[in-house]
Amino acid sequence: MTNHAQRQADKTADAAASVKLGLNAAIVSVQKCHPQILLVKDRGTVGAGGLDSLPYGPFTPLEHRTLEIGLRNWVTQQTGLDLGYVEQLYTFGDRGRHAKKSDRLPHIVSIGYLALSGIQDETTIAQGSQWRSWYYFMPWEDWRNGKPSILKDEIEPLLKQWAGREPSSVSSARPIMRKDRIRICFGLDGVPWDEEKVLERYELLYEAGLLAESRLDGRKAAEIWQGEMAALGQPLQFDHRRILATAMGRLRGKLKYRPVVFELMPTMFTLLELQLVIEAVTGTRLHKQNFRRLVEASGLVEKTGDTSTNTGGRPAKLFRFRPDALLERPEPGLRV
Amino acid sequence: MTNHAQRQADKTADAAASVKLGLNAAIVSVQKCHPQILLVKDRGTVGAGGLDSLPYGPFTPLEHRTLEIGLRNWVTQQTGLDLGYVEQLYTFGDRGRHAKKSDRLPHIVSIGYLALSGIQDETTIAQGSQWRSWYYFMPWEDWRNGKPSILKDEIEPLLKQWAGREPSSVSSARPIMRKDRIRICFGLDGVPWDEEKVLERYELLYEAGLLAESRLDGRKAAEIWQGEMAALGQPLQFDHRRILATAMGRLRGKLKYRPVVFELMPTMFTLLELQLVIEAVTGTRLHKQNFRRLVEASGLVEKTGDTSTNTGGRPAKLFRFRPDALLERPEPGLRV
DNA sequence: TCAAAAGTGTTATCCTTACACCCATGT
DNA sequence: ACATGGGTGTAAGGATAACACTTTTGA
Repeated sequence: MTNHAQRQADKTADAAASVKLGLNAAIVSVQKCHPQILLVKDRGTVGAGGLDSLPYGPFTPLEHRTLEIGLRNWVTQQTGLDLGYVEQLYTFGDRGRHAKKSDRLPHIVSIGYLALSGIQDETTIAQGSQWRSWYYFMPWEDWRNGKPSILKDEIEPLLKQWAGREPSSVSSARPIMRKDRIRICFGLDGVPWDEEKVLERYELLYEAGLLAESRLDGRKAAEIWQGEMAALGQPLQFDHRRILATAMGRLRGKLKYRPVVFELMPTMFTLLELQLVIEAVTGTRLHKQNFRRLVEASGLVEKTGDTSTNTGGRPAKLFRFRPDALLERPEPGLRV
Repeated sequence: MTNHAQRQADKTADAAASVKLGLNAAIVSVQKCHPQILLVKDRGTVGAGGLDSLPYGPFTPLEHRTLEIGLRNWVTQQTGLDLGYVEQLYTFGDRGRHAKKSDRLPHIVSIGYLALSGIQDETTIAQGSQWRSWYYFMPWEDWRNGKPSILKDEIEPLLKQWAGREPSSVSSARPIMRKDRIRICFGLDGVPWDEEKVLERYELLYEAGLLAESRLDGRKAAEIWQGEMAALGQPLQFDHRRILATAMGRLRGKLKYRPVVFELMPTMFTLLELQLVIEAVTGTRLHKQNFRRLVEASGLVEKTGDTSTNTGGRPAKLFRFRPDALLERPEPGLRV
């Protein structure tokens, strides 16, 4: 390090180096085929526009020994829920995600977490919090009944317009064209839909100015265009929909190599129930017979011996998660 | 949210909610079959014990618009290097990772980043910074010449002792036994070695008290044991070896589904050179013929038409990365 | 001529995917 | 009887892994 750089480092290390750190939880459960996300009502914070938000609160090192402990505390205080499985997602720090142009809010860096809850009903959560289907915020992510109409009717035309407005590249570097990014993210022109690219799709829509959140960021007047009137899906407070997108993508990916689905299941379940939960999360349909074979071959579940008092049709064997699978296979997930 | 919780939230949001945020870069390059990591010399910080550290500095929102911009600035100042590919890894916040028991350092939350550099030589870095093989810090991770002797000779016996000292479970919950965790992380008793579990192995060694870093954390006297004298691999400042472990695991995993290797390659290279770089990173050997077939079939590279002035043996065709592969395949990586 | 690395061909095996079909229960 | 979901068998196709073998250069 040069002497100049050294002095620079010492100076900034002392001054103005502290920021507010926010902890945010995307808490997922699945209730009757609907992947739910736990929300809290607007608490009248400065800059909040009456939108719902994820449970969140600042990290206070004097009270909370670790980041995760802090997060669990906030969630319990705000929703009454005791979290089980928790995993860190990403730390977001872009200015403009949190603050409106020229307002005086302190800069906030927010750490997003994914949490999974096995509860199946609406009880046990506090006043002011509620479960909502995550597809309410990301309607283009649910392909269980075929391609969602919002894609053909709204998103694709608007994105096509946006691609047509692409400024010609100034530098010699050839960046990936908008058209190609759209193709890959949204599965156009023969590219298959990849259910894990939730964040990439969200970011693309954000960049194209098609989300309500895009407008809170200070945008240049020159960039105002027709699509600017669109507001796809229900927005959330701050950058919380972005955190949700990250959570969805991570969970969809993780299903395939870790037995996380069982965090969303009751202790006993039928194979169809398991399939419906996975379909709810991934937003796709699975091949029934192969799914069952795969699950039974995976060693992740075992028969309880009981059968379910069925809902139409032949009674189904009940299964439970078999934790010993973790000790046997190196990457125990359900590659479906 | 209850009224009590509301008041609590407002109170803590105002007071003591700011922390120091550190930005840390694990910068990787591969030079002559050695995966290198870029280090800077101890700057005499309070709490530093003369150990090398990753390039790092505080995040200062007033100067740096985003976290990544801040990181790039620190790296350039401290090492003279302009970063290309950069990716966020994880945010570490445990108390005790940074501060010795009862010292007065402010609580630091550190964000770790992975960066890749394609430079092949020692030039272009500033005084006070240097490249070191990452296996100097994690000698048990290099299996290119078979199982490393440090595993059989030191790690396995010490871990076996530690497993034997396991306290019997108090609660009714059955946690995963130390013995099983060791088996899975270190590939014992028929479990295959998984080169991606770098962080899991590091954490296990840390927990077993076999790393120099374990001792900086305030440990209960009762937990002192024979293995406490071990200090496997060369430590780094603060939690930087933990960040390095995270970076190694992430890079080893990412190779398989993203074309990140090419960030570590010169623009033109032979297939053997590509293979050696991948082997250096994963710490394993690959089957030559199948590797070549796989790479050529992947569409990720194209012939330049030139051949290399070879180093022993028949001249090899030169290849270059083909960026269009990104537009064609959904998950373009080298599953080797 | 030999070592060293480049490069080609072939085969056995496993895993995925799709299709066809039978079974048990409630109405 | 038939609708509904549970449950089994099997065969085609593709990807993977292992092996054997030829080619082209420098020393």
